[in-house]
Amino acid sequence: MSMGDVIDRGERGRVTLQVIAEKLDVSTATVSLALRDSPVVAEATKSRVQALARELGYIYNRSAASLRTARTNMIAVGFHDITNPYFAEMLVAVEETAAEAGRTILLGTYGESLERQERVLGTLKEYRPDGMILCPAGGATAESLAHLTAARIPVVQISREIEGVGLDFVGSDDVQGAHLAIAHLVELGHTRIAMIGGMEDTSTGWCRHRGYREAIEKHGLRFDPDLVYMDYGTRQTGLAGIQKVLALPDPPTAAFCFNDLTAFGALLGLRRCGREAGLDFSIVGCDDVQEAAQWYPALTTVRNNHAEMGRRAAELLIERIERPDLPPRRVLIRPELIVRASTVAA
Amino acid sequence: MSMGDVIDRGERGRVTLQVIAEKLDVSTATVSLALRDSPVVAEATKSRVQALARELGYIYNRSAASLRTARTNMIAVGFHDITNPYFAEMLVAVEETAAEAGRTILLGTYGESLERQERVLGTLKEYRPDGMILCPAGGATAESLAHLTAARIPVVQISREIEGVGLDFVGSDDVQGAHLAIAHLVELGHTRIAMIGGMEDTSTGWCRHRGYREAIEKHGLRFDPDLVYMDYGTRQTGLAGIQKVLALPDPPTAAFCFNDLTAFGALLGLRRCGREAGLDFSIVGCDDVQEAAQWYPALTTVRNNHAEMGRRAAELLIERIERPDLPPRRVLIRPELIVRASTVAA
DNA sequence: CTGAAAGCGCTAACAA
DNA sequence: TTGTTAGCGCTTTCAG
Repeated sequence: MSMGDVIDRGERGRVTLQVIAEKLDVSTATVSLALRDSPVVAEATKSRVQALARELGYIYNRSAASLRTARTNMIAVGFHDITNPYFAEMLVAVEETAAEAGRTILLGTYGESLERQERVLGTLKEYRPDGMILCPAGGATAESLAHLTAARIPVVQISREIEGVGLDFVGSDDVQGAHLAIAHLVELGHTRIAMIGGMEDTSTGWCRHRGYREAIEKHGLRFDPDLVYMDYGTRQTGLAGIQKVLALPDPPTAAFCFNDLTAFGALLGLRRCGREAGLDFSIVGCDDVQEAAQWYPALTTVRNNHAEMGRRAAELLIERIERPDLPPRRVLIRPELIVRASTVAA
Repeated sequence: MSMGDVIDRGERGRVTLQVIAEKLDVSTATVSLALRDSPVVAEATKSRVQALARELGYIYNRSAASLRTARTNMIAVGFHDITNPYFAEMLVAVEETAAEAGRTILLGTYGESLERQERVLGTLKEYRPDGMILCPAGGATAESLAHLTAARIPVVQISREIEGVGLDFVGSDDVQGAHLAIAHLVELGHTRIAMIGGMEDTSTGWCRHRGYREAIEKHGLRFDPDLVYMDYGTRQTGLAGIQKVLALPDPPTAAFCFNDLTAFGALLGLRRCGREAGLDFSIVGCDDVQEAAQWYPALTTVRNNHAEMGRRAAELLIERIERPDLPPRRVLIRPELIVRASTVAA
């Protein structure tokens, strides 16, 4: 076919199964099967169909197929924040695992706004993804996800957990993570240990705070609410938090930060106060994002294996899509302490 | 309606316009219009329809609507790497702008692999997004995007540009950015300035290298190929590159890095050699990711306004979706030098 | 091995 | 203001 020929592109100017079928004088059913390489179609027919499809620049229309099959092969990902490298790196793991399984990611973000989350999840669900991977905004309740379970959409929660919602969950054992951090600091001889960042309206915040308190008391130290600075885990929180606790009459000599971002902020705030982690103060982060190893000083932190978390979540979801009646599963990834240069003996 | 009633969920167990229409004894057309709040439908009817829809947990089916309207309200984003905060932050800007305009993001990533890019873009296009925002893998050619233009999919390139492909582009004036960096270093008295990172198979790499060389020569310095270390812009590249040039018989006293990630690596490598940027060496980065201001030393860098880039790209794309015949546009965002602590007089 | 026909859930023309 | 009708592009029985 030369460039001069007018290609019959159908009413809408598009190449569809219909136009291929007509040109080849076969049925659309045959074309459909041939393009999917069905064993039921004669080899010769298949080649003819496939060749013509390529020639005409046929593009499979997944909307149409989805309408028919009630499958979209899309996985919706709702994250509060992908600006945090922890979640960006997790998202990459999800995306890659999904892509390997022939799924594409539909993405929505909503910060810590429940209202935006509601809107975003509502929209995502209208695209009829085969399933969703969610990390809810702070304060989200079982109720706020009820519309998803009602619609019987397979959902796996990642990192942050809403309990009693009967959904799969993949996350870190955050209580244990806090224990590791505090044990390390206690071992170094610290007795006044602050906790910076983390909110109670989030499972990660709540669990890490609980682990912090448990560990403090387990080691025979006194829990002092003044040493606790709560806010969402941002660099800004770390910066403000460390300065706050350092201004105390009886300041801490170490701090456990809710996440690495907060720790980075704290490292900075420390320096502004003329102190330096690893010299006259100790900071432990949580997450172990790539950046952590490269800070100065390199950050001692609790590794949550977020890439694995992303991968496992995608795998779990795909399993659940195939077997919707599986009982809810809860995958807790074991955190590990990574000791680097930001902690020293008291 | 009590919980005991069996809700007619249609053949597939789903609530569709059909089932609402039947229950209310109106036509699906009316239901469709009512749900979209058409002024043509009587208020009373609208309320009845909307109330029942809510009660039954009706979920709009965008696949079905798309099939009919040939519009999906999805924007596909193909990025090589969202692990780089530069692109993650850009993606957030794209996502937010798109969401404000009622569009949802379909995401694909492919690293620097042309083969993966081909596969990913192919898949994305089958979902029939209304448009695409792309940052191609290194070495991508006009040819490798030809299938998109052939399918008449509105595309805007972001950050990296493939020329002669006739597509919209939003990016930074990379040549100018390099000029700013070099001018700053020359002003500080540096005469041996390295360039670390960046590949010629990428417009950003190529332009920054060109700008580097032009600026070097414009200031009467000698261009020395030994001072140039080429590789993709990663932390690893920075780490390796700085060590390489420092080992030279006549080492540089300053380096311009392809991007901030590379600069972070270089800062690290420098320290491993017992040197410190801002004291006995100067490093200029490029991008100004959030992390840059918080490094130690804080990174002097060329700000590319990547958030604005993301926003503009989304805006441009939405315009083009509405007016496909617009001539290709090229938006160059003016870079600015942000002087911080990683540079000092020679 | 191939074709005919129906239908997924929605919207848009047109008619009433 | 509402209903009728057709059809978007695909897959899937069921016949042949």
